[in-house]
Amino acid sequence: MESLKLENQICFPLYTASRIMVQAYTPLLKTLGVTYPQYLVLLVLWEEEETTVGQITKRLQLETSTITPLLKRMEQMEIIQRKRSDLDERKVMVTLTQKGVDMKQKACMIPEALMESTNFSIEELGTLHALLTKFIQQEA
Amino acid sequence: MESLKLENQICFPLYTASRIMVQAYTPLLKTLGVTYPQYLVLLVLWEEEETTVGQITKRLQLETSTITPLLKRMEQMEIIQRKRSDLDERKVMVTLTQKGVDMKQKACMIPEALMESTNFSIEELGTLHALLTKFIQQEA
DNA sequence: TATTTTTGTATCGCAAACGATATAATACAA
DNA sequence: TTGTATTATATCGTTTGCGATACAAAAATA
Repeated sequence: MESLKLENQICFPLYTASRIMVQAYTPLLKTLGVTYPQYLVLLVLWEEEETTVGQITKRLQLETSTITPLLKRMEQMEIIQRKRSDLDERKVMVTLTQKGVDMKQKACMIPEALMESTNFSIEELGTLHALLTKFIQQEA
Repeated sequence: MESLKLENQICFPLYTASRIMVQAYTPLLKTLGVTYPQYLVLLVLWEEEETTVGQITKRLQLETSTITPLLKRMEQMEIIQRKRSDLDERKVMVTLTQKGVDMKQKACMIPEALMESTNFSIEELGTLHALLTKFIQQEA
């Protein structure tokens, strides 16, 4: 049963690396007052200004049942605004508040800070990124 | 702000790939009646027969606050048994029930079935495994 | 031996994550 | 136009995941 050994599986390192990565982000994101998934929503909004719930779910490949409550928490914190579209009342428009816009400045140092905390070369990071992206595109 | 773009981050593909992987496992594990983290506990127990809560948390790098409730659910399902150690009453011994032992047979096909569903070569899988393992060892 | 520290689990509260289901608004078809 | 299908979000219930805290047993120290 070699195949059932924890060390031989690709799934376990993937699962663990993902959790460890979130744990590494957590103290830095705490200074912004957001969680890791909330940070992902911010990354989308810093790129797109105005978007919809559906666009966010597509971009992050998460379900509405995950995103809706998360956005509500971010609205409570006054980081974003949610508003039904006038043109299509099924859609909910999502925009940053000024507070949300301002957070981008502080966030700039986060990616580099974390890059440096790993001893990965540019090549290794590129390889890892390519393999993970390939995996995602195959399965999704 | 190139560094803040979703596509340029290593964290997002890692996070997404991990979730997609769990989603790929889910239908197969459903035939066993377990979730992905419960499957990880089974992998440990299929290797070790008798272990403790602490050993499981170390092996899976998860907190007691995650493992204890999870083990209680597995005990309810009669997959495992939990019992305070006589030698050291702080420890809780965890063992498989016959039902838990028997599940190993069915589980054998799972790793291969999922390997094949990806179009990854042995080299790619090896590279991915090595990079993820390196990352985990650095950060943990 | 008495006290302090460490170890091993457990509990609590909160935020994901997701399948299943519900429900309006819009699009499409008869 | 009326009925039907699709789309966009939301809600609910269950399981994770984790930080903070609690607590008893064992180990270390005074």
